[in-house]
Amino acid sequence: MSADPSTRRGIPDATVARLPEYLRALHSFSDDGIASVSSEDLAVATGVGSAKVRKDLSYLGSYGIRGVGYDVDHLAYQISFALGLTHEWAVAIVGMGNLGRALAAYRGFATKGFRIVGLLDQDTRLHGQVVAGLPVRPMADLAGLVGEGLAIGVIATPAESAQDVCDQLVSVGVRSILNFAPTVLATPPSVVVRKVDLSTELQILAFHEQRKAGRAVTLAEVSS
Amino acid sequence: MSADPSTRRGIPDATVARLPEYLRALHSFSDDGIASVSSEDLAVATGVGSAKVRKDLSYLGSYGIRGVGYDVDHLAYQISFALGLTHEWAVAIVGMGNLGRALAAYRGFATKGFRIVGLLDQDTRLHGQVVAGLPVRPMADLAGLVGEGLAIGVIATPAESAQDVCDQLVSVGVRSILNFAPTVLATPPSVVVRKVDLSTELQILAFHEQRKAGRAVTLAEVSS
DNA sequence: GTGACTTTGTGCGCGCCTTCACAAGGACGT
DNA sequence: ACGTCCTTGTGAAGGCGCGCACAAAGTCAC
Repeated sequence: MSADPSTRRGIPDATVARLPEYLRALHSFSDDGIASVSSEDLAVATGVGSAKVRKDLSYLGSYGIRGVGYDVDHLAYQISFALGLTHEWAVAIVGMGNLGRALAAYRGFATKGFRIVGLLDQDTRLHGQVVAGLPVRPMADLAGLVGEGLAIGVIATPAESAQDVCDQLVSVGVRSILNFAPTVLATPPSVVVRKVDLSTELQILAFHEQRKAGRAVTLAEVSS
Repeated sequence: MSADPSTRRGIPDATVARLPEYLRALHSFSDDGIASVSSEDLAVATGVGSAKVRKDLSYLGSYGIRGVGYDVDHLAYQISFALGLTHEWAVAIVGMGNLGRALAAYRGFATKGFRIVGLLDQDTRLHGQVVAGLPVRPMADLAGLVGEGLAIGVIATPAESAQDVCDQLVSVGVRSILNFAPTVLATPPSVVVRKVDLSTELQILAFHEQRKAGRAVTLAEVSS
């Protein structure tokens, strides 16, 4: 069928990465009682450029009305649907250190279509301890959680154990992983891994900061 | 002169984003006592593709030896220099909620050329409380920190106060910001903002997970 | 009903990034 | 000293995403 190839297929990765931002802006508009927005409104709210907004949204279908704009609630639903947020996704967090606890306590998950169904750690001393209303469980409980619909694993362990934890997640069938550990994870191609790394981000900032500091500093450093 | 335009200028953003990964791999090789690596070795360690590795490194200069590879320590230094990590950068964290505390306690900063020089919060009840060995200070202390060399600000506040905090950072002269709050920040063009957002990452994973789940699930959902 | 106005959806050109493929260059054994 | 082998560095091609600019389309006022 050539009529629907873009309905769900072939949404560019760059567009997918922006859809959550549009969705957030739309929820904000909706909360303010605004029923309709133009691509320019969305552009201002997200800092993206109105042409890009329109092109991104066109990949989902033609949900705008020419001369008027987009219906806020309807567009929000369409984006949610495209992202697969029309039902809840079960998430497990592995690694109950400082970061893992902060993630467990983060309220942004529940409101966005994600539900934390398990907190896991390899340290037996933590088992049974309650964090953010959920008990910390041993890694052996993973298989059971997958049976209950677990789809996404979050790795918040130290770098040393990240690959081990990753292997366990993959072996029980988890195919989507969000990795906070500063390591590159080896996985089968069918598994999607996204990585968030604090020091990488800071290093990129340092590069730009250094460029802004200008030639003077660089030269002084070279001559020393 | 056409010989030096790429010495420090014009390193592509995509390359800059990968340099920290190479650097981490090189440190790992160095720890293992490996003195020389090929682009293929680096490719395997970072999952990047050897041709891309070579092209990325060529933007920094010709630091490889044909037939042999790259000297691990020398290349690590060159990357550090290009990223501006040959001296320490002073970092302040604003917002001492769960996430802010986890960031403050994160040990990855110090070892990578960053030093936390201040923890700030708008809540007066937190002032003086010690987190990770540093006292929580009021926002008014920002100006003083800039005088002591503060270059990078990390925003770990709720979304509501993020823009306010950002404005304060910018007004005292901070030009590099790492934003963990789920909001788009408005800043002058001279300020570089990088954003890390947990729910955005999860939503992108959800999209891919949904695609992998295949047509069956989608159709079932539509018919319901 | 008609005209003017507003905003969407998109065709096209441009520039950046990736990938391939190979010549240039250097080490090492004999 | 010389040939072989290995790995770098890079030219060129292809693909992807961005932004402009405009035609299509629908609303609103009168």
